[in-house]
Amino acid sequence: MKAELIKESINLFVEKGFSATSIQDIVDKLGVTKGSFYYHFKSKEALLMHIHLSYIDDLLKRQKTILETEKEARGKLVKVVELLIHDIEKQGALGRVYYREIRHLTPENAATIRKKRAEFRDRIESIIKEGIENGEFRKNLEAKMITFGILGITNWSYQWFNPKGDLSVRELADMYTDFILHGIQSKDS
Amino acid sequence: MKAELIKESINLFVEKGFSATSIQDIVDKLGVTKGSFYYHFKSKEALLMHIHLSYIDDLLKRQKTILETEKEARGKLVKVVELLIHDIEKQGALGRVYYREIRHLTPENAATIRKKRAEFRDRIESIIKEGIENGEFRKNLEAKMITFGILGITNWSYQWFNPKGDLSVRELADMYTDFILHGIQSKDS
Amino acid sequence: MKAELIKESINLFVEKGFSATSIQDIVDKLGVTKGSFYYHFKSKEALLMHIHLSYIDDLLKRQKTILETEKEARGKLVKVVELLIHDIEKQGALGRVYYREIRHLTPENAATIRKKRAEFRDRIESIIKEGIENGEFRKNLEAKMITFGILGITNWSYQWFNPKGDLSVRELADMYTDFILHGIQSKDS
Amino acid sequence: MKAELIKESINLFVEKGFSATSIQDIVDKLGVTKGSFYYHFKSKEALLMHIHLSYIDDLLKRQKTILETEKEARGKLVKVVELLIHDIEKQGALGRVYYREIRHLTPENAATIRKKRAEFRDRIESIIKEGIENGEFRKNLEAKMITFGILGITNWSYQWFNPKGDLSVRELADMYTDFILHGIQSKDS
DNA sequence: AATGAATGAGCATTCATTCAT
DNA sequence: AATGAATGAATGCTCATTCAT
Repeated sequence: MKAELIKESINLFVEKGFSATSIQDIVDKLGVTKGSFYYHFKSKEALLMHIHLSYIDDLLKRQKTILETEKEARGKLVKVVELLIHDIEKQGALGRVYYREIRHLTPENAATIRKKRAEFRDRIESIIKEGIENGEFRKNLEAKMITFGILGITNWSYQWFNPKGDLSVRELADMYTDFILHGIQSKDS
Repeated sequence: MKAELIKESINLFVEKGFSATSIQDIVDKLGVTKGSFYYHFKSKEALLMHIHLSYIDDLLKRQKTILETEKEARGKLVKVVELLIHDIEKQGALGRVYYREIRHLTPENAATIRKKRAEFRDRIESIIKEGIENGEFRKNLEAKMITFGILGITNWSYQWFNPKGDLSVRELADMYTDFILHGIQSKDS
Repeated sequence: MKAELIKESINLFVEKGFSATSIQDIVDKLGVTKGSFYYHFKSKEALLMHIHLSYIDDLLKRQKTILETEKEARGKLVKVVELLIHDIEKQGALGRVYYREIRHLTPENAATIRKKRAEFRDRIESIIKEGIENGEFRKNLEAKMITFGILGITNWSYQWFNPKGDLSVRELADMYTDFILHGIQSKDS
Repeated sequence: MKAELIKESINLFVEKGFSATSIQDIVDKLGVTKGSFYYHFKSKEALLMHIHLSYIDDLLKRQKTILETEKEARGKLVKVVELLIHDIEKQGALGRVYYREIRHLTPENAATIRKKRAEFRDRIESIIKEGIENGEFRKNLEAKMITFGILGITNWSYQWFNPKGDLSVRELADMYTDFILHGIQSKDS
């Protein structure tokens, strides 16, 4: 039941947004009553926090595995990009809630999530720095901005990419990895 | 008055989101009454549509000027990236409302906006294709995905970039232009 | 303009009722603004009172003419029934407003109208009493109830009668006059 | 609670009309809150429909019993007139809401009620026709108009009759039955 | 004679939440 | 583990009315 409440909530939050989704909307989809919701969650915000936490914790765990497995900066980066893009397929809608609705968390909860987001970002930044130092990546890069740029490319794909469309998740990940590594220009000038 | 209502609305929509912002919130900021709001706007959604329309129409107009002025694909692309990033400074918060709140428009209005968004995107795609054809850009690029990638990099900056911080808008635009053109790898491999 | 406001108001009051009709609805139909309405009428209630007054005053005047012209009770009654039914054709919708919306007048205005209504009714009651006394009508009639009965027959026709339908106003008046005078039974029993 | 809401609503709708009665007015009378009203009724219109439906359904059921019990057209008609007038006593105010506020139903709901009203009317018309055919009633009557006339007499009494006044419901029903059957003229002319 | 702008109160409805059962 | 009933606050919106121009 709790799991079903979460699943249905995510769908509705994606579709209509957190504020525009009422508890009534959620329980109606499952044919239960509001009392039931409040047995499982302390509040609407608690549900949102639950969704945010399980999403970022999962991401951090998988990122950690990558960092421990891969040796080169390039390999690490490729795998992290793949992690983010593959996520669209597995978690689908979830990502969209994650990026959009953080402002509906209480300040404390939002801070917790932001800390974890920063951690995820910092680890990517470290990969970039590592690559710059060991010569894998170009010297004059601003690691922080590049990190945001990479996150922009991947996160934005949540807005338009349809995993059931012509292009596979694998192909998209390859394309974006190539884009990030080589840019688009035909030769250095 | 109408202009002030729009300005204050945008601030609040950015801060709390469209659904979480009430008409009362908006008019309280200006010390007027709700009746006054409804004299100027038919509905809350009509205000949101107004915001969306004026944003995208302005963007399209400036994009058109760029396309008519610049000769090379590279130059066009650089200017469009600068257009998007400079916008953060000039329009500030507006962009964030634009990307986030489209789902609160009526289906018809949303369709209108999406059509205009697609036009903006298609014009970028055309630049990429043009560059591929005339040898400015690499041959094996998938123009559509690259377009989304570029939009991801620039649009994502609305989420974190603070134009009053250490890094200037100009520097950010340069950095991202460099990133998009050359990628991050030290040499082709 | 004032006349047009009245005409359009009556139509709307009939269609949607007094409370459910807004000043905005009225002025929209004429393409003018609310300020214009308030130039001609002190308030919405004042308009309603105007409508009520002109309706009942006209009815009382015509009823008086009938009483002065006809000699026999029977003739007077027939003419008054015709007066009420003919009114549907001439005044159309107005009657429906008159009977329905009196409770939206201020207590003082409502009292004024009710006094005039009572006068109209009393004059009919007098006709009945006169007819009973001089043998034109049956002895055992309760004049007051019969008066209400007659008004019921005629006023109810405002609810269903369509003057543009198969049956003419003239025919309806004849039929109801016949009904009132003879009843429906084939012979006394 | 639901029953109490209905009862209090009817009183208020009679007194002030449907549009002029607010949900607040209703719940204030019972000392509960608006939320409570909306727990029991989907909307204000849903309450009005409930009132209309239960009124006409009850009337149709009792009319059916009369038609099955009485043999002669005359007896049927007398009983139906009594049914309508007795109703004033038992249902009191309800009738006034029923005839006045139908235009505040949604078009679909109004159609449903109108269909049932027409059924009630058609059954009276059938009684008249039956009486004309078997010689109980006069030959030259137009059944449809007579039906509307009878309904006018009875329904109009909702507007003025006070069951607690001098005249009893029984006496009024007798008087109107007599009026309908014999008319008011002393002898046929 | 009419407009444009504004007000303040009120409206139907929805909401997150509570709680006895 | 879940329901039915209720609350109180808020929401988007409409209203009759006013008034300077």
